Amino acid sequence: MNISELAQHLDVAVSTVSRVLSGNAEKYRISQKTEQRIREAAKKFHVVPDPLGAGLRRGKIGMVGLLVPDITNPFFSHLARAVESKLRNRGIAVQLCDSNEDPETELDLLRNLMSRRLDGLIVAPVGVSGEQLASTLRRSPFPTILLDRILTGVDAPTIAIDNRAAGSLAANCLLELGHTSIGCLRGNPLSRSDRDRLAGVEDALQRKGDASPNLLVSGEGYSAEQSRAAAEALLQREDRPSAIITLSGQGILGTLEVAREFGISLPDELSLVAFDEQPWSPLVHPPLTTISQPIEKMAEKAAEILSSQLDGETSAQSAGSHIFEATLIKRSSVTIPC
Amino acid sequence: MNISELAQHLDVAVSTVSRVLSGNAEKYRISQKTEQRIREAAKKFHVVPDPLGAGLRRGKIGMVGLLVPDITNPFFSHLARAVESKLRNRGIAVQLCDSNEDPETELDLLRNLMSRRLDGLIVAPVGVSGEQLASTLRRSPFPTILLDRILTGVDAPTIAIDNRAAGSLAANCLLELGHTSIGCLRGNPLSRSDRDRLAGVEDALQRKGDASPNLLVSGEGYSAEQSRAAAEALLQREDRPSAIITLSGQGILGTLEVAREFGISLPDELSLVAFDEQPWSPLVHPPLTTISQPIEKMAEKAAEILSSQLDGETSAQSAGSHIFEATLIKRSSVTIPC
DNA sequence: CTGACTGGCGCAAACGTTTGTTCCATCGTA
DNA sequence: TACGATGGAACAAACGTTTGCGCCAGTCAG
Repeated sequence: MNISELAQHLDVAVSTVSRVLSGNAEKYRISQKTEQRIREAAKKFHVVPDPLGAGLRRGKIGMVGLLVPDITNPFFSHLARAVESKLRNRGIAVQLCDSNEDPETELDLLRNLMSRRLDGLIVAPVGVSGEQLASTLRRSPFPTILLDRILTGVDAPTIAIDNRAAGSLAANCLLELGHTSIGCLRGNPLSRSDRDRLAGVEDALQRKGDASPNLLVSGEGYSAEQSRAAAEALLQREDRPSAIITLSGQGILGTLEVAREFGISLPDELSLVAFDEQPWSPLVHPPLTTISQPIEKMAEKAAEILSSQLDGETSAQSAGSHIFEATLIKRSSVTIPC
Repeated sequence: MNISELAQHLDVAVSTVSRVLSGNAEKYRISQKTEQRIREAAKKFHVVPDPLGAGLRRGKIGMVGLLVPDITNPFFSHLARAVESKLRNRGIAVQLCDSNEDPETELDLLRNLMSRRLDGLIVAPVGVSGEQLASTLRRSPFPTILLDRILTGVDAPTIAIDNRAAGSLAANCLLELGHTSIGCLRGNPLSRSDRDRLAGVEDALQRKGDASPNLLVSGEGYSAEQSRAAAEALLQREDRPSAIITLSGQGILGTLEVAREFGISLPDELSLVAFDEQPWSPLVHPPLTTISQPIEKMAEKAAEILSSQLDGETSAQSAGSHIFEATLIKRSSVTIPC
């Protein structure tokens, strides 16, 4: 039953029912009595205004899109949950899309999302996304927020951590212990956050001056197979590094696997620092030193900015970048080199 | 720009544009020339029919809801990704909701989803959901599918594993090694799947007859804190079990933590079998023996059934339950009791 | 007694599609 | 020449809301 049928049933105008059910009863001076009558009948027959009709008329539908590269990545699933919950509090639903780390799929999905009549969009881009994604985003018909990965050439508000500083954080932790050869396992060389993290590592090394340790880099993809391959490449070298930093969250799994297969004793023969804290980080062997991102805060910020933009604010407060700091969680996977 | 503006621009009728853009050009005998002209202009101006208008008219919007208890639980995030991807192939979008394992939130969300004009619904209920959820689901205005957890009293198609058999599988693996005292760490005692898994364990024990081992049960919630507490309760007993089965995916984390704190040597002093295979299952210490669910297959089945229902089939093929088998992945976390 | 005001509500347009029906040429045939 | 077919496209109703405006009856002051 829709509100016009309900109106007919109660012998009032559709408009009256609409005003009551959308909470504008007093604004339009509907009498208490009529309001009560409508409310009760609506409850009795489970009548709720159809969002499609309302959306059509209002030009808003109370829903934003959320595009992530991989929902099975704990970083993004935590992000998704937080964003969804914060937005739900504000009466906004979330449509989820997962690009499976594939730029083509991402572009498809984005186009699809933009053709839908959403109120806004939160995009955590696949790292490698280039000019095509940017240009697509630029003509977004509604407020858009970039999450996790910075995209040059798009002036949407961006929420991310300071990846460069995070890279330095990871490297310094190893340098202080005297490591002289450090391996970096990248997620994807084309990814902006990956490059920034690596740059951060290099910053830290350069600050050591002449005593600057060796830096070995490997990796060309986020997938489990690619991570494994990169770890193998790093660990079967003659000049095997005494420590590895995995620049992407997934990289650590392959690294641990390979190290185990090669019979490398952890952490004595190989120290490890992993990006992204996970529930199981303290439980693997050895317990992992990780770089942890403030996911909740980032999601809160995203929801906050987006909903303020939905309320029609173009204020400077919401524009620009919002950069958070990552923190190092130290555990026994790092030690002095043998 | 919408299709009526485009029509005006091209000096054709809206209906003509609509028929071309929704792929019904030849059905309505639009000439090649007109079709081309419209197609090109549509591409040029990025015109796509507004789903709201179309949805309103058609009564369908090309979107289904997906309600899960916890998207950060790898089991559900894999499920979500698979479902989303399979449905996307069929041109259907997915709206995600996360109830955070809270029955109240779940009910709220469900009502919300049902008031939206969706085409269908996939629900993985919070275990404890009772009659209220069932009665809400019963008056669902569109096809609904139950995932992972069976709900008595709702005749929607259900997709799940045989939890009872899976419980036996876990128990047998320990019994064969001669364990005489087994602890079970439940997710939530009110959850149907939890009860089934426990029943499966009891089945296996009873088959041993007189030599039936001790069974200790603990746990009253899915949260990390509750899991920890349950593990503590189990491990600080005088008659500490020589093996633990964690009946819910999350339980193993707390168990490992507590075992480590208590200085229990794994697996010698305590064997472990965990429900739900995870990427890190082989990498923790000790590598975990797990019960693995065929997530992809389940998601595929869900998408298949739902989309066949969307095509208006009420066939017996899609009704009823679809029960899958779990498998045991054996690793070194189980051994003979000391 | 008249006029202005107000509380309470209905009217109707608009949002952007889809689709059954109608209409107008054009063509082939008788 | 006249007439039925047929291809091609326009017309208009319907989907379910929201909201500016107008209407009516009552109230109150002048």
